[in-house]
Amino acid sequence: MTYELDEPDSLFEALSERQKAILIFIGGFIDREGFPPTIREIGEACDIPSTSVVNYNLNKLVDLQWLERSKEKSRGIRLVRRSGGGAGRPPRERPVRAYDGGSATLVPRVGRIVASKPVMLPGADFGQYYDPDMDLIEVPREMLRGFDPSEVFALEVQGDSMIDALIDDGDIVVMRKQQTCADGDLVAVWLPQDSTTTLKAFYDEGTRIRLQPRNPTMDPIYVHPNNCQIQGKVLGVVRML
Amino acid sequence: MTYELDEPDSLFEALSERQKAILIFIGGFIDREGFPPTIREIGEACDIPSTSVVNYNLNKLVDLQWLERSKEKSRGIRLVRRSGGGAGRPPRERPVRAYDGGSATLVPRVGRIVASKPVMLPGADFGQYYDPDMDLIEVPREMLRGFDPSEVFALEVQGDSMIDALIDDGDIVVMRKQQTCADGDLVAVWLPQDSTTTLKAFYDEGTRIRLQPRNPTMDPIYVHPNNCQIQGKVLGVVRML
DNA sequence: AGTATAGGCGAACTGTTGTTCGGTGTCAAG
DNA sequence: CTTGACACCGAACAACAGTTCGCCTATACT
Repeated sequence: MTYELDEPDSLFEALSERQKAILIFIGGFIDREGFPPTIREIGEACDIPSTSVVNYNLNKLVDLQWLERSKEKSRGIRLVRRSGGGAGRPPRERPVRAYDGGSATLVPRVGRIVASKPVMLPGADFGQYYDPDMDLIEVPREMLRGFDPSEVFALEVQGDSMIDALIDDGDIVVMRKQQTCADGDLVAVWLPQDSTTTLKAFYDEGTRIRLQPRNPTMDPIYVHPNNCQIQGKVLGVVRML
Repeated sequence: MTYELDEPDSLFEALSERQKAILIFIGGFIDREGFPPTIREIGEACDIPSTSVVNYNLNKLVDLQWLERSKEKSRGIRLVRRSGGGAGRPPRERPVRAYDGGSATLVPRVGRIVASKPVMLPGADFGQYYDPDMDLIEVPREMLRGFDPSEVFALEVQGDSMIDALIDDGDIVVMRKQQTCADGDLVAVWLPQDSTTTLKAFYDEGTRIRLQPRNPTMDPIYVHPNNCQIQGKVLGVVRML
């Protein structure tokens, strides 16, 4: 069997199949639900018929320092070794995530993003005017990073002017409308002086804004704060070939 | 530790003292413990003597879209960020969300793709073998291009060696396992002589294979057919930021 | 005054969940 | 062969935790 788990550790491989399954399940569960599973939920998912066996293996994993438990508390499990994004996946952020049963998250595709025009934003309240026949695209729920789906929308990129952000003609960018952002966020900015929209990582350097391409072979550009209008934050990119 | 609410204060301030205390406590508790508190833990922390009152306020907060609850599950609380909406506007009813019966397309994320190794392929039988709780990723159905979901899988890209295909470190490529392809397909190829895996557009020019980067600023490379092993066809790319 | 509403209280009830314990099978060292 | 460790099973138990219900208090509106 050849699932490559991104714990390069042979430590992980040394675990029993059940222990591996348990760790993987817990990580996924926390990701999905926002809280850890119960012993019985683990047992059911990993085909372990007895709660005591789950308990046994859980304690084993505590000894091996894969997780921590709070005695006599329901769902009192914490993953300890959390690197990368695999089995022991950490809450990369706070486990603040909407969840509605695992169904797909649908986001309206509202137009195109063209380098020579500001981003076409839907009305502030477009959520209410949502038309079920609108062009919708499924996106992984994680991509929403906890934002409410109603404030997220998708745009198709036209032209190859975003190539320095590793975004190709025809790609779909999933965005959340917002006027501000934190340093390092990938945002769509409208540069009035250049009449250009571009996607770049945003860094406020006080007297100037540094817009850093995502493509390391390319250099950043610098603009005056007055010539830099944030239009939305990019949550993700989807490319279909 | 204070739980930072990234919302305009007015919305938060509009809540009752107890509701504010509850929200703050839940955020801090999750930060501290790794899982949400029970009703009784909230009550004790916020000086609310009756569990029913905590329950009451919790449901109030659900209505106001500050959090979500899983019915009849211990600690079944998730914090969510409130949706936009102007001041004093009634909570909007989830516009763009979830077709429940809709069939999300779930694809197993089975490992990583590293430039220096052949693509780690799941076993031929992974379709029925894999554990439904494995790490799955939702992809737009269209991305599958009609292929059976059981022969499709996803890999996380490690390193920036795919940058000439406009694929970044951390991107997820959705692939179909196959050994042949048509001209122009974007495929993962293993180049034995270079011990490299790379994603390129494939063109058979008879005596040689042309591997064309997707990035127009980069030049194609040419390889001998014997030094070119197709591992799978790329159906799409998903990037989460 | 009468009444509607929001918020609160406490107790009882029910289902959930962690824990414990007697017992089974396997395997390798003594 | 015996022993002990390891992993496992099933069942029962007790504590935990979400829900429900009758009743209370204050405020504002008719």
